[in-house]
Amino acid sequence: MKISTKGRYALRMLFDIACHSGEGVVSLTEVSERQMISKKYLEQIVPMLTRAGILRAMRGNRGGYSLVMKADELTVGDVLRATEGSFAPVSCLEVEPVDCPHAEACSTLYVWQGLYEVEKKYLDSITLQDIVDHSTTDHFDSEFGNDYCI
Amino acid sequence: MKISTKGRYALRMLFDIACHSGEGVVSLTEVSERQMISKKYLEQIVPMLTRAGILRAMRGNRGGYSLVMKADELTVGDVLRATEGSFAPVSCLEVEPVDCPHAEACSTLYVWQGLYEVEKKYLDSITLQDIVDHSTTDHFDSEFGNDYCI
DNA sequence: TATTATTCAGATTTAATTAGTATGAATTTC
DNA sequence: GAAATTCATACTAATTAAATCTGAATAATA
Repeated sequence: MKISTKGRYALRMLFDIACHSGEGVVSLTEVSERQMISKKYLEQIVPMLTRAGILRAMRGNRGGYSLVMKADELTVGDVLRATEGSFAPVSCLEVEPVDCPHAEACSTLYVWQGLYEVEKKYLDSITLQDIVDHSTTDHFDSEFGNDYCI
Repeated sequence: MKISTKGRYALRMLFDIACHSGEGVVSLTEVSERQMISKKYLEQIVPMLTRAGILRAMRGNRGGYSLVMKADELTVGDVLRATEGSFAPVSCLEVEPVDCPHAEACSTLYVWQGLYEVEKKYLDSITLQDIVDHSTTDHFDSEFGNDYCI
């Protein structure tokens, strides 16, 4: 039931870009330093987000990435769908479900369907802007600022 | 975000035992045949459920397992906590959380906390009895009966 | 034009986890 | 005593996760 580093790092990267996009595009070098995530690993995650239409790239010196849409139009669900493939709790519920010969007679499938529904509902209700807002209010007073995360 | 076979098989095993416990204990041989799951693999899953106080064993010939509590007192959440360790979406939220130096300043942690909450709420609301009831009403008319699952 | 900083592409690697299988001992009924 | 079971432990093969490594393509700038 764990979300992998791909999904978690992607969300932190997008948070970082959203927070620092006043100055135009944001480079992976910056994100990597602020978020303390390997730049090379971010390079591997970023294509998933550009292909999904979440990030836009500017190549060359002084290049970097910017959000395609506004932060309040991008949900956590969108990010996880792009990076985790899907967040379905069982493979029977994916976009291209594994062909289970007993799916019609599965006694527990409806449990997982229900779980998937509440997960989707929650994840699609939280936007990147919500995360930015949450991080810039009351909640923090540590020595680290609010750029770090798991 | 996937639930492993341990959790899924455990739930089907418990469903099977709940459905066939009229005749006393239920052996893994029976469960294995009806649910088409390797008996040896079930033997590996079962200790997690006995340790958690979910199943009770009767050893020896004609032995088997029975539910410790009534089916309507056992939730899917209980089963997953016993077999998956926990279903926390990130390790920071487990019973013994990984020590993240930036947890206080984590910009995205509250997103995962919220996800964990809706998952817990849902999974703790569904009992084994609900699954039995669901399987014995309208929902099925396949050639397989209703003993199979993913 | 040369330098430098970046994105882009793809191969390789290491570690952990998953999903089992194998072997055999202990226990209990018949 | 035979048979069927649980119990305990070790082993293995495949997959996935989490990166690292190498280097090419691109574009701003000095």
